[in-house]
Amino acid sequence: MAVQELFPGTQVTIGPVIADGFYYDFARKEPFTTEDLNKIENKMKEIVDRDEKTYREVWKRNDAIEHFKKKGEIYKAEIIENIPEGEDVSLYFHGDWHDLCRGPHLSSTGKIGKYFKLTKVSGAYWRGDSNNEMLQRIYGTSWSTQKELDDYLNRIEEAEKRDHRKIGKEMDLFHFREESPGSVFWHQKGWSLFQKLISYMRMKQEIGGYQEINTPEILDRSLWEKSGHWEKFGANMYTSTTPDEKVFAIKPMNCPGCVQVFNQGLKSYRDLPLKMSEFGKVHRYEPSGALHGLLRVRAFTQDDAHIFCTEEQITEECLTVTNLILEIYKDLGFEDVILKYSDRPELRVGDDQVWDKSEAALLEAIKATKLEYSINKGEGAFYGPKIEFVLRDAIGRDWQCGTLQVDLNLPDRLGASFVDSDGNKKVPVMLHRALFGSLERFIGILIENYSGKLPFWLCPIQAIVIPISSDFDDYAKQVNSQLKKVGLSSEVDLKNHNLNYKIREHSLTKVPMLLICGKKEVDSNTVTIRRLDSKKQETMDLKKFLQKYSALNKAPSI
RNA sequence: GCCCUUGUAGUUUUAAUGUUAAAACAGGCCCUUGGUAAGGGUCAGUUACGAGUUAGAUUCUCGUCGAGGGCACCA
Repeated sequence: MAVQELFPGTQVTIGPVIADGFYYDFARKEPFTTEDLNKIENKMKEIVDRDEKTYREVWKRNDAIEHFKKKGEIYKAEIIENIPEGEDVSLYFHGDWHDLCRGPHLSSTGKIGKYFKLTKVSGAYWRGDSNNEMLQRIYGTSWSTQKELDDYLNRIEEAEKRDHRKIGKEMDLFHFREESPGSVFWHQKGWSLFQKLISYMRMKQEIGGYQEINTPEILDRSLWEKSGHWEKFGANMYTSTTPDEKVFAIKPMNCPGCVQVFNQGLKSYRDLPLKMSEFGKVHRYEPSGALHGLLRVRAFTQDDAHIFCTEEQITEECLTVTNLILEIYKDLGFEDVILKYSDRPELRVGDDQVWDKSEAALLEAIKATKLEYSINKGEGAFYGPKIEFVLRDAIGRDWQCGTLQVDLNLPDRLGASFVDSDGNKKVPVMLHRALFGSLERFIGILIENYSGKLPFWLCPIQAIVIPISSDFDDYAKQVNSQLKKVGLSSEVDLKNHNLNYKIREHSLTKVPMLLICGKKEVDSNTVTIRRLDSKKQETMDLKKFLQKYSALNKAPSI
């Protein structure tokens, strides 16, 4: 209403309530500017002050269409045209302004209250379809008290402080650059974190009976045509044409490669379930607007695995995978996990009977976990239904990470088979699973969850040894090399700066422990521990320290 | 990909239509040898790219690329 009073000729479309506020889409030739936002906000306050009564009227559908068409509101008219013939519609009026709404509405504009703020403008497609024209959306937030509004704004600020792009820069973990948008340049510290996660997962998978393999990054186009990826995702695949004019694709997924390993040599039913894992780096040409730090990239490493098994083994294998995923999330500090089940999408490969079978099997498995789950209709992969594992972070945000998919299509398309106990060849079932999904993305989530203050066993630098003055450099170096010998990641800081300076510097990069060495420590063969965010000091015998912290240098479940 | 915003040292920012474009921090060198979140001095380093307008462009216009916020997409 405020918008139309200020900018006559602008059409309103829809304006629903969302978490923490609302938005409203408008059709107008000129874009709204930030100053417009201020003007609109002031006008809104004015309308609230006017405290106009609103009232509801029920109209005949066709009368309402006529009414909005006459006013030039073609979008509103279109919405009503989509309401079935014969149904009545409700209109809300205040002053001489009319809106279409299922209701209910507040009884007067004064009831809106003053605790709102327009936050941002953006483009949005009419009816959420990128083939339609783009409208202009104004977002706002609204609360019933000033305090709630302030709390909300603080929450946003808190999330900004945790932004992994900012912390990643401060902690010198990684960077991005124009030469390869959406691909990470990992620095030493970030790569160390990356490797720690991988070796942790290797250990978990080793225990779980997986065999780790590795397959080519570049595979002939024909393989992707066979698997169905070329048809469905060809537009988002990187390709490479060799000097002899052959077309190869840089793998966007690991599964076709993994099936090739399965296919090499005869497999017997005695080999099943066969679990093959791969830390495969995949490339996907994501739309430029989708890129977002580590959370959405064009090149990433999947902690992928494919389990080849019989139909009878599906439920048990799915359960095992689910438990492994939950255990791993717990080790990393995420206990709040939600499951989402997605069934067949419209665009898919395979017969409906096959889909019936895989959906039933996965559903049985998810029920066997006894965990709660929600259902996403039509959101499955093109080759099979899936479970997604969504974890909730320290400030209540949800992140979709792990996935588990039952696939009765690709093994057949790619010619996988095993010899069953009756001597006949059969096509195995393939389960696709990823624990974190993308290592890159998961590291982004970890950074935001912990604000960069990672669990000790994952810290790229777990301790820095600081001599009080250069007289103690030798002792400090000696302590550092002993830490390294027991497998701790440490550094020694011999720079020509005083202690205060060094403590500040390393605290800002979130090193959990600083080991101070001066005369006292040299004489008694000890170190003084200065923990991040704690002024309390603790002096400990060096041997004891090495024992204690090398024991703590691993995931809780190991 | 679409809409809006945006691009100045390694980082965070700021000033500026006309000699060497500025500050802080980080970095190099020197002094300082210090007990728990910034000791002092000094040196070096910058306008995303390409066109155009102009006597002159960091500044204005257009394009390209990137980034930010959304939309759409996400095997």
